Amino acid sequence: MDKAKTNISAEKPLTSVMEDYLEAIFDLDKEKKVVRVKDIAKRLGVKMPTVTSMLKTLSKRGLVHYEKYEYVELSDKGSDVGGEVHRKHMVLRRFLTDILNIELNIADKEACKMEHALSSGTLDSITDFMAFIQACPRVGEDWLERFKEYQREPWSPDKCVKQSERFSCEFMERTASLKQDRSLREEGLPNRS
Amino acid sequence: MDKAKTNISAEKPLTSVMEDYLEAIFDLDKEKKVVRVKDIAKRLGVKMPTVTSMLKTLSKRGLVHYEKYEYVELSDKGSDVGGEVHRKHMVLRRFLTDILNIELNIADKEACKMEHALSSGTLDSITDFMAFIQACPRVGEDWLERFKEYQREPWSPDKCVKQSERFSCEFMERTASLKQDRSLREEGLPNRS
DNA sequence: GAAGCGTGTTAGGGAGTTCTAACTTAAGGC
DNA sequence: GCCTTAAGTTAGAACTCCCTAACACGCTTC
Repeated sequence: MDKAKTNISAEKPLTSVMEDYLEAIFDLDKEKKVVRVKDIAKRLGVKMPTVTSMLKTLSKRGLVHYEKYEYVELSDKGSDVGGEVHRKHMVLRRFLTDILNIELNIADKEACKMEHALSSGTLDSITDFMAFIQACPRVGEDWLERFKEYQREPWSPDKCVKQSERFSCEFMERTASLKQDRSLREEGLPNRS
Repeated sequence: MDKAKTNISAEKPLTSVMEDYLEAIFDLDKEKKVVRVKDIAKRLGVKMPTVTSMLKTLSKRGLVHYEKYEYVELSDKGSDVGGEVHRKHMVLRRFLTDILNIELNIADKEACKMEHALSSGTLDSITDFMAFIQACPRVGEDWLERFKEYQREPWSPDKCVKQSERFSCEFMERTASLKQDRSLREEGLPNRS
């Protein structure tokens, strides 16, 4: 009976902007106990009227409880979405900082965009992968430290030749071609002659 | 002199939609030797008038050479962008399929969204990481195969206890809390009581 | 209880991306 | 050389997300 407002199943998918709002509200709710339009605006770098109009949209979709001039609350559905986006953000940020050694500020910004691109299943795979790196007996405690060294100064191929000769070479060749690809373009590859 | 049309340096950044068009044109150019409005529309899943209007926009920005009713060509600048987006797409797709074992269709779709989220520097880090996995003598030829097993059936903690006790435990705890986070929410965590 | 101020809303508009419907151009068959 | 048809364009509108300017609410302070 209140279907008109709340039953929006089999509906258009949420936009990534809507997800950002839900995540922001989710985070602020944990941090502050009371979520204000002003805080959402500040966190997302938009102006207050923009927030008001988005809150109306999210309210129509049953994702927030919104009455004007009152504090904002997520509905159960909105909280599910906001929480999942938050989880994605944290996993991706951790992957970028702890595995790839990307600087936190950059990692945070890129995680914020990636979080809308990856499914929950893929996120789970990343989590598993990070756990595997820790759990695999083959890897040992300073494997990630070794990668840092490698980043600073890639080993010359011959340093690993004995090992890599035992591998299928396909993967390395494909990886190499990708890097080559790029350097070619950066040197001004005349690919439209 | 022809500044009005071509000198758009220090300009608004490209949108991710524009990047998608440039990548599509870049790819089609490699595949077909002649790039048509119809093909771009088909590849991007939009209608032809949408392509026409985007081509006008890209032309104003000096990214494509566009004269109406004629074949489309990327400018040098457009080709640089399109090629770099293409590179990102391939690296990300390879990471998702070869490392995380994501199914190709899904990987391709997610790579297509991620490619706009990550800087070139981060992409380089991913490439380095993939190369390191192959190059590191510690890892051995079937490490990724082991991860696949792990994905099918995560090892019980005790199976790796001796090893992991030697690690800093911080990482694992943080990783574990992320997964817990999610299962809690999926069970309907009453986080707004 | 009225003034002042911070917070929030409404009104109106702009940029970006998309669509449908209707028109134009180009190209091949006869 | 005309006619059909596929390909491309123009016109006009919708939707999303953002803004500024102006107005409304509510709380403190006198």
